[in-house]
Amino acid sequence: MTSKFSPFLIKDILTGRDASLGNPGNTAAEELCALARNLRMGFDSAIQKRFSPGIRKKGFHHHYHGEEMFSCSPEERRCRPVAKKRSRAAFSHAQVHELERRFSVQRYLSGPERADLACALKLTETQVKIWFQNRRYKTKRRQLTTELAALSSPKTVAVKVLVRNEQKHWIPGSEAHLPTTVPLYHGYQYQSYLHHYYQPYSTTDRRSYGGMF
DNA sequence: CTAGTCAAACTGTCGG
DNA sequence: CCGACAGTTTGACTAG
Repeated sequence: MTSKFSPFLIKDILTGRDASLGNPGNTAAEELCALARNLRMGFDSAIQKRFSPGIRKKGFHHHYHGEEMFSCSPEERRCRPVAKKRSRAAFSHAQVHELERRFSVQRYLSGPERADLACALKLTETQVKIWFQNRRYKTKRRQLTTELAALSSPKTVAVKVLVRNEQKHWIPGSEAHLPTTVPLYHGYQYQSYLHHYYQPYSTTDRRSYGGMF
């Protein structure tokens, strides 16, 4: 708890205490890649925090290659450090696996729970929070897409038929009472949503998450 | 090489 | 103020 890795801290960046380092199952190559990513992420974030609180995404279009940290003329370079591209950390398989496992148990984390998880995964609380936000939204979008596809596809409708004395008797109007308005999502928020959805991942997801689902 | 996809990180807005 | 959701941006990766 006292020595939590932060990609925002130069000492942590330099010492390479990467979130994925030490994760069982990571190859040396994967760990090196993760380290390289976090080096960039930490550096980007540090620059962003230090120099550009007002510069958001649009301000990060200046490319940086090696020493290319300035996009202005040489005489302007003294005073105008330019924010670099924002980076995108790729969480390790172990981190994603644990996040997914936790998400399958509970969709919402309290503050302390988030802090614990972040600490355990060597991520920041913000990263965990954003991950859960994105995950909930992704889940909801998939649910909506699935239900919309189901609604727009040809329906096979069970029709009630009574059989008496070898004769079929249609129930008047029964075929007309189709479930025309299926709620797209009802009360998906919070716990109620737990009972209502768990989509299998796509093949790419299975690849990413090690076939967990 | 390009288009498409995925996901982390972001913005904007709203509610407690 | 913080965290939620909805939607967007953007970097990394892949298929064709």
